[in-house]
Amino acid sequence: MGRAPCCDKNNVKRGPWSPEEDAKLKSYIEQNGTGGNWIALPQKIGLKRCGKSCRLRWLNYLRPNIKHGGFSEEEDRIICSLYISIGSRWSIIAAQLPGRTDNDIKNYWNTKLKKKLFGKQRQKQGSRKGKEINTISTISNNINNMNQNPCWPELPIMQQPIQFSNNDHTSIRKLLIKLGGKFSENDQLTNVVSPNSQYPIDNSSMQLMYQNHINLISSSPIDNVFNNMTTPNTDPYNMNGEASNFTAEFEHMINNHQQKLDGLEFLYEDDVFIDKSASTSGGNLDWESMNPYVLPLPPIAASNDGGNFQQGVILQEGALDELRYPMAQ
DNA sequence: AAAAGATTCAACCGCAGGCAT
DNA sequence: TATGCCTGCGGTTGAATCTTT
Repeated sequence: MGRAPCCDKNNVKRGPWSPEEDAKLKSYIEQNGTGGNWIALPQKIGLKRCGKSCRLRWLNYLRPNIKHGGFSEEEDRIICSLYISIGSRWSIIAAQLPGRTDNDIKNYWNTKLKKKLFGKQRQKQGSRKGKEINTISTISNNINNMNQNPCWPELPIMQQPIQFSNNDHTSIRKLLIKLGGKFSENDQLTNVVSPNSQYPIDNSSMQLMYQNHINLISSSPIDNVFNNMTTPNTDPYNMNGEASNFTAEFEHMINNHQQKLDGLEFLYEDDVFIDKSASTSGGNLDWESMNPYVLPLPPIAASNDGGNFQQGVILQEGALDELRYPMAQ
């Protein structure tokens, strides 16, 4: 059937916005808001633009407090951490970086961060192909066996409702729901995150989520696969919040999961070290099927140490130096 | 100085999901 | 329940800019 176009493409202007258009859009929204209808908005203002284009322009450029360029090391760390844990959910990642837009972060990742990581990773992989094949084959077989086990749920079900605070970002909530989480109706205030925190996610919820995942995983045949992820001696996500090297974390993820990690396929580019037979024998090892098991990031207890990011994977201070300043190595 | 190649990033596109009817 | 509209999202494109040869 096909969708009706959101606007008449022949009668709308496309391409870069002029300062006049920007001014019109900005002043209107500042005075009147969007009116809850982007489609109708350009006509009201007299702009020959598609409503979606107006929305994008506002959200990515005209909106107050937007930051462009100049990503800090802390922001790099957060982006990488979240990308590892949730993949290319740019809107969710952006929600943790005040003033940043999903588009900005996406561009930044695709043009800079990814390349830096890619460069690092490939250097190391070159000398370790044989070992990787064995490790990945074993894990893949375990996962394949596990997938055939009817007791294994398609999605993890939360064993008790999570109480989310009113301050929680809805996108995080949505994500957790997508991943199988259930929430109480009343969303009672349970915020235990430091008021100084720059990134106010409900830590208790994340912790509970994590714990439930661990419970689920522990009761499943995939134990032997994922125990490697949670054993303190081998886990680069140090549960005590001690220093853990970013590159090591990244390698750990790659080495322990054959799934494509939604965009991390680039890590395998040109390197034929994946045992492809494992993934063609009935097992779907893509991100979607693995995501619930990858998600459980070791939660770090909230603290008041100056408002640093306190959820999920915390990268060591300075761990991204080598990414940001590769020539300094 | 100029051409070619690489990079950046604003903007576009199409899809999925939510919501109203 | 079915349908259509709108919003939000992530992937992609392409013009502008920068770097290299």
